[in-house]
Amino acid sequence: MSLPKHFDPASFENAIYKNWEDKGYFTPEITTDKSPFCVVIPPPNITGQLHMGHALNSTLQDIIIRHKRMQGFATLWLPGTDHASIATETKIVGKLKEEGLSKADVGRDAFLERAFKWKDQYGRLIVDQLKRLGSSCDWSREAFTMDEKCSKAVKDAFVRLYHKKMIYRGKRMINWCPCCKTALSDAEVDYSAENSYLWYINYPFVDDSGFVTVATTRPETILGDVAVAVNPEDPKYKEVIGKHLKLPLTSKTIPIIADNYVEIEFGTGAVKITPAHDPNDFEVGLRHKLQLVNVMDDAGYMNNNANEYAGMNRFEAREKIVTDLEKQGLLEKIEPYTHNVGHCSRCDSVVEPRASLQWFVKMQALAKPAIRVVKERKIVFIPDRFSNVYLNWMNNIKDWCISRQLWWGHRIPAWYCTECNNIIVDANTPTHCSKCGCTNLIQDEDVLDTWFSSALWPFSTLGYPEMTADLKYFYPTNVLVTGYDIIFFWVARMIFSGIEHMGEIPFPEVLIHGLVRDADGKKMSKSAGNGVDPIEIIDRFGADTLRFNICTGMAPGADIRYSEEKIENSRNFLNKLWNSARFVLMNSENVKLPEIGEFSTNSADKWILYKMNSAISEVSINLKKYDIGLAGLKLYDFIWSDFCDWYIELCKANIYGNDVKARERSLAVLMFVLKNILKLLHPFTPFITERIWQEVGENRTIMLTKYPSNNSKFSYLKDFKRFESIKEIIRAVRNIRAEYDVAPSKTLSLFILSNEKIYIKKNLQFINKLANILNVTFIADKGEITEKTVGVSLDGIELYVPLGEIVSFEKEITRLNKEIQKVKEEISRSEKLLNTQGFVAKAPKNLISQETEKLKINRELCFKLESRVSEMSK
RNA sequence: GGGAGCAUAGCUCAGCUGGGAGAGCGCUUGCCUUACAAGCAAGAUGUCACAGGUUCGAGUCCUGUUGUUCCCACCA
Repeated sequence: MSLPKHFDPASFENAIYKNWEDKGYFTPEITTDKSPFCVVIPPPNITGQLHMGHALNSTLQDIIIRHKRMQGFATLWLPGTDHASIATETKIVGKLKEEGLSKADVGRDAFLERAFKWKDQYGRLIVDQLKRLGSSCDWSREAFTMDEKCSKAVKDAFVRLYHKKMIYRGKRMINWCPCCKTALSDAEVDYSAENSYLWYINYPFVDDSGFVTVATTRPETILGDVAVAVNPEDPKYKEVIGKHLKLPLTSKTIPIIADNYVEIEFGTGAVKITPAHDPNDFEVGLRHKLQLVNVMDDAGYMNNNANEYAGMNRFEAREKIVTDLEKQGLLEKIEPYTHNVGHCSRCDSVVEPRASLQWFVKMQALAKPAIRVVKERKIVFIPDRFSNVYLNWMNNIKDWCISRQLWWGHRIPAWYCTECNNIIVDANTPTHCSKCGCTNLIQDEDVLDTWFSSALWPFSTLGYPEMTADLKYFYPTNVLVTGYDIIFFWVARMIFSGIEHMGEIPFPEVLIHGLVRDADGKKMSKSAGNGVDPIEIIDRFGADTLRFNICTGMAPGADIRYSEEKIENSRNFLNKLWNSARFVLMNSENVKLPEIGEFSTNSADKWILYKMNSAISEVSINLKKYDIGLAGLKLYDFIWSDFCDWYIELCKANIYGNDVKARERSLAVLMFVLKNILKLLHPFTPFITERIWQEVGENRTIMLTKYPSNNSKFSYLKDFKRFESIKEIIRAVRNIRAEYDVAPSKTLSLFILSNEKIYIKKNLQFINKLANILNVTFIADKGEITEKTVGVSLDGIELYVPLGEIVSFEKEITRLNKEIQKVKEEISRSEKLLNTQGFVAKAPKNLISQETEKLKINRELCFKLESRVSEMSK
């Protein structure tokens, strides 16, 4: 036996992982003999380091995958990384800046070279970190969203959608980040409430017959105004519709138009219309055929349309314009105002709504079937409430802006003919214009939204657009595991993309988990500095400890708090398991153990086998429901409370006894249960179970053994219940010791009065060992005892412990009265229940008989206790 | 403005389809019992947020209230 006394995960985890990987255990065999089971990993960003969120996400997937693998499925967990277009580009731009360089300085090719180098460096890092967690991914199939396979899928998908007229190019309102200098999708904008002002500005009539006051939160866009709008029903302004106003700070005149979009009640009821800088105004502009006047450049600086303000950044311009308006007496008033301002989810800059020429995916037709599959429950979210979140988003979806003014990503496969303006969209680089035949073609400069490629992930990684063996066998995948924060970004887009390109949903189940928060419940983030590095935890406590801690006792979809106290508990649990294995191994060294079934098991054996069988049922039920936290908790209880605290202790009676056969049998059952425990726990804590398995197992790896399933052979319900009374006796004696301060090392005698004499006699060894009893005398009547004793009554059993002079009648009477009080409360509860007509009429029969039985027992008990008190009081 | 989650022991949280309130940590007491002091044994601790309702029976289902967290929308 070579297990050291303390569980030291660092001494074996890496070697075990390497062995699994070298042996190819993670790679499934594609065969018709087995059913496929496939999970694709949510690809982590190559910019990223492993954080607690990844640790949770990967642990859940690994538990599912390892469980299925042990159940005999051809199991594929497909790993990979995401190029994370904007996130990575931001980092590389930042690095260039440190060197005093800009994107333009290095040029596109050199920039991409740097980016790929970055990917090689950091992409490896996160993969190594996933391995440290024990993730049983098939690394031979590792994918990257920009590798050849995935890039081909992206081009193919784009071209298909374009030819189906589901992708178009057009000038639309988009969110623009002036810092990243690119368009963003709606999902990439975060809104936060900010304290600002409503500026009330007077726009004079051209004939100087007064003015119209408008309220705005964005005075700097005034130079882009092309109209003032009022509600056609608004009596205040009915007269002035069609008249013209002087646009302050300019020599322009603009019309007053009528549009239903204007709320009569809000502000002054008159709105400045700036179609180039506001999504609603843009719509108004379309309806009224207004001009687009863009007053800002792509970096958020005022352009030549802004006259003397040109060159100022948007915030300076705002201040200057307000000051100038005030000087001219056109500023009516300023009111404090709180409103939501959009920020770039990458760099946190204030985004600009901007009319710009971009590529879009038409969403209406794609959303329809994606809504249907969830409504019809062909795809279910776990927990179910997230399907509403999804449906709500899908139902209100707008066209998806997919072009990004970036370099790092999939370049849009569109070429423009400089001769005839023809647009050619093709997966292969065209040599000449399909319309005019010339060769003057320029490829679109932009790349695609990173989520466009992630949307294809469940099939691009399996070989799409080719119908490969992998794609045929593993698509659709079985379950997707991800956090609720990327339902919109990713899950939704995979669903409509899968349906569109594959003609089939990408997965029937989506397991949603929460966020990992810090001990105070705050979201972990790099900027807040409250992040916990999982690798550091693995170094200190081991991967198993982290895995077990992070996924037990949590409810599906709920956020979890990380704290070091909890980590220690998990470590202690695994140490407990470790030592229980040491106990079994130590004692069975050089012992030839008989097989279970070759001998008749004793009462304690039947008890633990029944308990084990129940644990197996509970674990498999909960794993099936993906209630992984509950499954882990059940195992924890079974292993610690039942196996270690009771069964191992019970076995010591035989192990340290003289009966060699009994000793061997006990050890055989111990070993049998231990092996099952290791298998049950393996998906949760793969390393420690494998390490112990190397000492006890007959197969080379526990990974490929069969997962335990419920065995009706062990459904010893009756034996289980009977043995519980033996445990009760032991507990009662221990309790008396504690109350009377009798040292555990002091042996005691015991009188037992019971109808179950034969059964108890058969199991005396356990009572003797665990309650430290030297001799037991069975009596038929209390009168047979001549010594001073302390008595306890259990269900059908009376115990008397002679304690000589320590026994204090006074103390004993107090104790008994307390006991009587409790029993009486129970009696009245039962009576009340059984006297309720409705209960007797409607409650299930077994419940009624159970309650009747309880009442009977408690009445007897009460009688006994009371007579003992009166006897003592004499 | 719309929607969702949460509210259970001092703290952090479990509690499945309604049928006598649980864990870990902390606390009290006693134990170095030849697997484990990262341990063992015995304990104490709860108007299950509040108010109604359904039911023979509600922590669990329904309605409302309060507090709290989050998501979506974005009327200048």
